[in-house]
Amino acid sequence: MVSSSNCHMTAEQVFAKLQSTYPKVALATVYNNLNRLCEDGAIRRVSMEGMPDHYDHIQRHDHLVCQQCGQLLDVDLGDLTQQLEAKAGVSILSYDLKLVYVCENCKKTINGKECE
Amino acid sequence: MVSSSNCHMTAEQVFAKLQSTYPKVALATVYNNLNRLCEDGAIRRVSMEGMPDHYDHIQRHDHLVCQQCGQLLDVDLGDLTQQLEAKAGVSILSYDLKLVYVCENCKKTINGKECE
DNA sequence: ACACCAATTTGGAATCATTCTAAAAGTAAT
DNA sequence: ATTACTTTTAGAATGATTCCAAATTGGTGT
Repeated sequence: MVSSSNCHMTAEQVFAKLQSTYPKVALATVYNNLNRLCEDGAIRRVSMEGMPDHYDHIQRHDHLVCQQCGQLLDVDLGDLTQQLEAKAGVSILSYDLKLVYVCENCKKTINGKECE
Repeated sequence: MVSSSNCHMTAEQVFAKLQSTYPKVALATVYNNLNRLCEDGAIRRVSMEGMPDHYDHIQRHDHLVCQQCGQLLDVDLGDLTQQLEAKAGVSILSYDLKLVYVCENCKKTINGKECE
């Protein structure tokens, strides 16, 4: 079965990767299984503006998103639940925190053309 | 011109609302202008998993998202930039923070059917 | 081996939000 | 009112994802 990956793959990428080993899997199956795994809490879906969903491991962590190229990077800021609950005044189930920055690659490349 | 609204409307909702007063505006125009306003920093786009983009005012604030019905609510946790930068160890341009909770409405309704 | 039921997979059509495109309509200055 | 520019329009196109009904696969008991 499709097991979770260590990077931040999209359904399409998982599909592509699978094709070499299992040439007959259908894209629908990939979506089915990714969805199932998400429901079961085995993997985590990361959606970002204007790009296909990425799938990620479930260990607690947050994300750095490059403003230029959209590249996604894990970063662990620790568990802020307590703090956020206190400030918001409601009890929360979870939270989604994305830090927008400019990745090293894009910092070099003057106008961010060659990223990703 | 289409000016920003005080709630969290989708392009479709803006379109619908406009139709009564300007029956000939096209949906494409709404998208054009919402996009422009976003670029110009006059409004803010809020994208959430599995639902159309919502548009929001630009004053600094974060969001509460109901897990059941997806309803979006403003909440202000103050500016966490300093703190997050310190923890992440990189300088960030901005951040996007969504707190997942269960709204009052959905808490009442035993299985969240009647929300939104 | 064999038949039976359930669960999974397939491939292709369908959906939905959004963008693209090329033509039409405004708007302004000359 | 003529050119030059910008905005708008309508509808087609796109792209990610879901839906669907048919086909395949997996046991399980015999």
